[in-house]
Amino acid sequence: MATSTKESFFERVFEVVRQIPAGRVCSYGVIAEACGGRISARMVGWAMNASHGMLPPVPAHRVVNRNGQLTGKHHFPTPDMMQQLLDKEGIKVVNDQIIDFKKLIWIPG
DNA sequence: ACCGTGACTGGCA
DNA sequence: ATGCCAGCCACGG
Repeated sequence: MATSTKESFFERVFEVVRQIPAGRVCSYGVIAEACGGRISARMVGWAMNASHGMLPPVPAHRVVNRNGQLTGKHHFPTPDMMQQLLDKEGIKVVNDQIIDFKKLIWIPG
């Protein structure tokens, strides 16, 4: 990835995730489709795994599964960090579940 | 070049 | 309502 003649699909995913406004969340499937719809939701989660330590930082905490559940919180530096960040943005999370997720869901475009 | 793995999703029993 | 199966693409070994 050093040559960077062609950017990895990760960068594309990161860019979409960075477009998510604070106080809003997005699902993996939506991001996958926003990337061009040529990748599956699994690839998004996998890309998130590479987002750790990325600059600019990727708001992966705003990315949750289709159920609004913080499935990937275990991948953060600390499992509590994801909920703390969401709560700080005004998003209420209980039992790893986003409250009013249906209203907080944001879709590119 | 082949196989396994992965922070998901949707459909069917 | 809940649980299991299969599909999906990309990357590392």
